[in-house]
Amino acid sequence: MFGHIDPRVAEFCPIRDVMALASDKWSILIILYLGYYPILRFNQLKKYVFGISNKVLSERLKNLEADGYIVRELFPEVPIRVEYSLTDFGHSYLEKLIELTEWVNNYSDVIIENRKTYKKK
Amino acid sequence: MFGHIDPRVAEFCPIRDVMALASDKWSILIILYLGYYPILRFNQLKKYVFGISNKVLSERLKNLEADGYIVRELFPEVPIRVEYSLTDFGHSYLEKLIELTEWVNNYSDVIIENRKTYKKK
DNA sequence: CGGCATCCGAGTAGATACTG
DNA sequence: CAGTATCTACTCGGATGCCG
Repeated sequence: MFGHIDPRVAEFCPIRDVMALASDKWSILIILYLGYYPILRFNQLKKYVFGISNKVLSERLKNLEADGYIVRELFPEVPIRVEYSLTDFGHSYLEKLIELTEWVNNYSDVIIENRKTYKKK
Repeated sequence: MFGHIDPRVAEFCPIRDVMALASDKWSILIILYLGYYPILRFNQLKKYVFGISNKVLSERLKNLEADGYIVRELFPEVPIRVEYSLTDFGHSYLEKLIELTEWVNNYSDVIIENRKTYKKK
């Protein structure tokens, strides 16, 4: 219909639930980093995803793994090594995220300017 | 670079801030509904965006207006009438959101299935 | 190294009542 | 009708310490 999705559909399908994770700010950054660096370990991710805590990072990783965006591979060495990477499914989502962030990158100046103008009123 | 955006950019630009609003679950639904029904009043939005409270709805509307996604037009009739609609900028973002939700719609079954499989482990 | 358990504080959402 | 005000409840994030 006019190229518009009917948002009413959203109420009757798990889209909200799925989007809640998929559009989470930390999850987005994790996926973007795994798109850029194909394989990352826990502490590497923690360094790149600046400001994230252990707790939140491990929570998000677990959820992203549960939903099938990423895989977790454990190497039982000493010290232990764990590698995270995107699944094919995750790559598919990554493409969408990249488009979204490119849009935001292109327009963030506009938004900042809008906010200033709005405050003046 | 391989068609991948460098997520490190995200740390030095307001992308996180912008995304926080733009990717908020309620904001997404508001924008999608305004894409589907070009003009909506406060209580219409409240009905469509099922489950949202007065407080959160008015907060999101104010923020979306401040960032330039929507416009608020007040008609000083009795009873008062207020109409919300997308700006050109909002329509531009709507396109991205539609792509994203279509992706989610197409793959939500996969995700649900992934979750089930994950739990069994 | 890669987490998990615990605790705590802040912010956020929801319900309700009220007003121009 | 379109919000605001208020209060409560609760989730969520951050910090810390510990353990395999």
